[in-house]
Amino acid sequence: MVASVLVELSNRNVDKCYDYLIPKKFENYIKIGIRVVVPFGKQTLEGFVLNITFVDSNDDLKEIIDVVDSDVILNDELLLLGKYIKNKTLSTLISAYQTMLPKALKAQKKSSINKVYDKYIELNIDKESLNKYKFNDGQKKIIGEILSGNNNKKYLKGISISSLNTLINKNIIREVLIERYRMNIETKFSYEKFKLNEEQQQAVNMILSSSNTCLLYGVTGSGKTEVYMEVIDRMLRLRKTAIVLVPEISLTPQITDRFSSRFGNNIAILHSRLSDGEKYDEYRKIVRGEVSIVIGARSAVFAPLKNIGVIVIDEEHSNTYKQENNPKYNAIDIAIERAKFHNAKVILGSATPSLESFSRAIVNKYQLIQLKKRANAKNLPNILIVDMNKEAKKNNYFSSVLIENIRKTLENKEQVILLLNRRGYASFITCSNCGYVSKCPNCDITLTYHKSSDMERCHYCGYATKRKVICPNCHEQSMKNLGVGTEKIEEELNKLFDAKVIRMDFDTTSTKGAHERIIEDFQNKKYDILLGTQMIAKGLDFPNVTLVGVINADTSLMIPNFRSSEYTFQLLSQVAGRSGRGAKSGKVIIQTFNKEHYAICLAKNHNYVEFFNKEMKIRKELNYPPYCYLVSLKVISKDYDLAKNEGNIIAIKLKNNLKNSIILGPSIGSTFKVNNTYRFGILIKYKKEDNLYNFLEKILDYYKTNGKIKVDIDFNPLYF
DNA sequence: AGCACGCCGACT
DNA sequence: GTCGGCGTGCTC
Repeated sequence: MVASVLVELSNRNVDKCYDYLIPKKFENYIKIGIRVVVPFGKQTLEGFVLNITFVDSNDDLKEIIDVVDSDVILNDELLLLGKYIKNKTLSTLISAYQTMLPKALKAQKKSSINKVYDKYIELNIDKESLNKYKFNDGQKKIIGEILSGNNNKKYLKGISISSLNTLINKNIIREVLIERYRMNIETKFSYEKFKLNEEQQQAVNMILSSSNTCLLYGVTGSGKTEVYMEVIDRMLRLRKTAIVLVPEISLTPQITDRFSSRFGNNIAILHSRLSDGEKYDEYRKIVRGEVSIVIGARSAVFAPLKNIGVIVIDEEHSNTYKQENNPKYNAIDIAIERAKFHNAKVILGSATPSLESFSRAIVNKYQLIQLKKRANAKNLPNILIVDMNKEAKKNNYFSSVLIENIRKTLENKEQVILLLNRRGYASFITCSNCGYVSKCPNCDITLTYHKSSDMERCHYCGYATKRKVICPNCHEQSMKNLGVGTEKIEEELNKLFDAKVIRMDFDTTSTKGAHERIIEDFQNKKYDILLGTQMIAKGLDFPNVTLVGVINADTSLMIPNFRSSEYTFQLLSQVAGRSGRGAKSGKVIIQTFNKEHYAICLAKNHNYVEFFNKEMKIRKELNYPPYCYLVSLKVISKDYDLAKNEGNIIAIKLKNNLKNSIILGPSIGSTFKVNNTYRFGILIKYKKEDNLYNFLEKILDYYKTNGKIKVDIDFNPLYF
């Protein structure tokens, strides 16, 4: 017998099956989808068995060295799904399989993630035989504990070790090891039977009767989660299973609590902040069919549930569903593909759907389902826009209105959330007098200041101009590099207020459990003000928060990306939804230098549909998605000239071969130089291009043996 | 990814 | 004359 094995190396040169002879002793153990150890050149590697042929060839094939798994790791569905990912992202097949699996189950030579066991004690004789023996008090106590079910040694307190040893030596009691899962779902509160309102009930019915992907578009607080849970409940009754994807589950412990209150421990949790051991355990609960619901972040879309009935993608517009490294897949695509296999439903939920999804709903590619009312019948919070052009001279960061309101909120013993969406982006250039922002004449994209060359550059088309000093709009000499981080704001807050401030951003949440700690501490009112980046905008639910302040709404508007208006609208809508979730009504204050900007005005009015229409017009004019598809191609090398030259060559080849596409670049991107490697970006815009995948694959194959040049391709990229 | 094979520059 | 540079090609 011969096994075809895909080895662990993620390199296009070796991304194919190699045949190995199956030694007689392994014949009964080799199955398609398990891992084996094989010799590969001078190396010893792990790989997946992808095929078995029953030929008794005495060829000069090498033999399989060892078998790793007794159970199948890649079942038939996952095997197919890997090929789908490879074809859709032009990744290697092996990287597609590896990305679907927890670390413990990836094919890789040294992984030491083990199961954990607890020591239990149990009777080694019949219960009835006990009265044949005479026991002392210590021994009686031990037997009593066993009979009442307390037999996990870890939790047995106050028993005599010597008595126990005596019983073990007499063969009356034995010790056994029983596998323990590292994580257990605690049900934190009991489920209150929730009566769906008419709108929610109708949504459930529509989802159940639709054969299409459903876009559940509902304002914040309209009770989307109840709709998901009801659909899932129906599926469970049909003995089907469910996957629920959330943007970043460690940020939203509340959603797990709600699910566990209704579905108990019929749930597995998968997200990036679990340890490798925890992930392995959760994964095994799924494989063994011990749970029917999987809640998790992006990679949970690969959960190997059988008989899936529904896949929910909550906050479907979130950028976390796109994987940024290879394979660069989007969990929404995977969900739809898996749903085809299982004949399952897909529900995409959002209060601010991505333009792509909403436009698909409009042309009936998705079934549009709306929730117009808030479930608690409360109004959306009032949003106040503060024009910082008038305020800026008094104080650098806070308007007097915001200061006044923070003060009032603190006096009332209520809490404040402050947002400053400032991550490590390069500075941008704006006029401190009139609010003018430097933009690219070709792309209508904000320009980024490149300090080394003192130029303003467009990261899309390569346009560059000398750094402006005088504002072209108001002619004042007032062009400034803008950029304030959360750290500085934290300092300011401590100066201005006698309040406890907790900062939540990339820097303060790097350790395990830091997110949860901050959220819990804020929930328990250990702090008065929560200051953070966009990670505080998503899904959090603090009833005592009555004021949400956005320090600078413009930071997200300025990111050099055609989606910056969409991101800003989504972010403001989302963060506004954090205010007034309890009994008291809430207020939102947004500081901006661009108070006329439609993303800000329309967020103020909670008007998604108008925002959608306006933004679609702009996308159409500038020919951006959803009016076309994008592919980002990056040419990466340590050698600047080589990267530049090959970039030019590839761009010309693309122009010659993709006649129905627009090729932009090569241009310097926002990540132009990283670790002394240079990258030139080429952007392909197309509506229909039959030759696209073939041609791009040719390019990848052409460079696959070239150690000096790396070509990286991203389909439907979010950033480039 | 490793590792061998192979063909050109400065050196015990 | 040789050691070693890294370009090229192969791994069942």
